[in-house]
Amino acid sequence: MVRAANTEQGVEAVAGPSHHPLDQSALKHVLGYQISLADIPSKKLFFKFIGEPLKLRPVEFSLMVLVRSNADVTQKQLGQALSLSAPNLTLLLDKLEERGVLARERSELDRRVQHVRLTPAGEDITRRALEASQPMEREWLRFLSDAEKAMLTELLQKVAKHRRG
Amino acid sequence: MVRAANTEQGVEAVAGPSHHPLDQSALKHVLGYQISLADIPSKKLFFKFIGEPLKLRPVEFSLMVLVRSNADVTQKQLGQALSLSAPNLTLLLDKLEERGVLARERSELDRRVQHVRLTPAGEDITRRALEASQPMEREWLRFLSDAEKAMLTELLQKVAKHRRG
DNA sequence: TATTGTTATACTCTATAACTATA
DNA sequence: TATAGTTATAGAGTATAACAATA
Repeated sequence: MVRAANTEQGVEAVAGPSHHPLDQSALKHVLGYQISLADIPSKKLFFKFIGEPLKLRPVEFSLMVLVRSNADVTQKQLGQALSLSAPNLTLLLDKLEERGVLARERSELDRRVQHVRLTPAGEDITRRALEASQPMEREWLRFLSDAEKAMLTELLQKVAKHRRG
Repeated sequence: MVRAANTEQGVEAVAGPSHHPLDQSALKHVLGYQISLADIPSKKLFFKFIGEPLKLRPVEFSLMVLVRSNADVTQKQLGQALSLSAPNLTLLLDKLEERGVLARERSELDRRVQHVRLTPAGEDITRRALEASQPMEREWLRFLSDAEKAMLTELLQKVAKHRRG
């Protein structure tokens, strides 16, 4: 049984040092609140290891990796996987295409469909981003054990898997 | 030991029904990606149970609850607790103050400091929001066991606790 | 000189509707 | 008539710098 080692005080001490810690016990069991808070250091890690060095936003990183792993993926599929609206996705892909890291190709079977693929430059940046994700993931281990990180990942996957409606 | 029951295929089936499931194995162990994905259904639940009925954004809900739990809380403290910049927080509080749900008062001891408190209308809406959070939390149990939800909360708290730098 | 909070402003991201083209 | 994707546009959220008041 993985047991987090934080005390009540630890959890509630969210104000900066030299400040009276805030009581956030009323939000302690609100899972959405905890997810939002956890997203903050997560994004910080991302920008340090991937975002700034490779000039990629989180959603761009996800897109590139999904395109790389899925030959002939369509925009529809990408939009559903990442919960992006069609217009939003179009603009995102426009920017990445202008940058020269990916390309769109009309499907021969259904001319409405656009297949997305990485360019060689896109392959390169995505490979480097995935490489950089390794030390990034190790950084989590500074405050999460290996077992805790695996458990957290597994539970979050279970949550994400059930997002319908 | 809590063990998530998803299969490899289950985890990777993120495209809609009738679509070829996307391979997202390359992102499986990227914790930040899983947090982002989990945030989607989480926000959806929030808007259904709290956001739409009470006309509150997630950050507004968090602010109101923290103000309610912490007498004489300052803007500085709120900003640090929720990682909000001072200008951003000012605008958020302006809007909530105009709406009549909270009020600011200059500290007598340090005239630079603003103390934030709820108005009676703010007390009312916050109480109702916290009440609505109970069925919202129960909704998670549709795809997470009690033990899993508790574990997830605990692990996320541990992550959020260490956000410094 | 440092801190708390505000104002002003520009930028980015997102949401919506209307549209094109294909099926 | 429905679907994939685009364009146009408005709105909301965020980031930055310059500022005022106080310590």
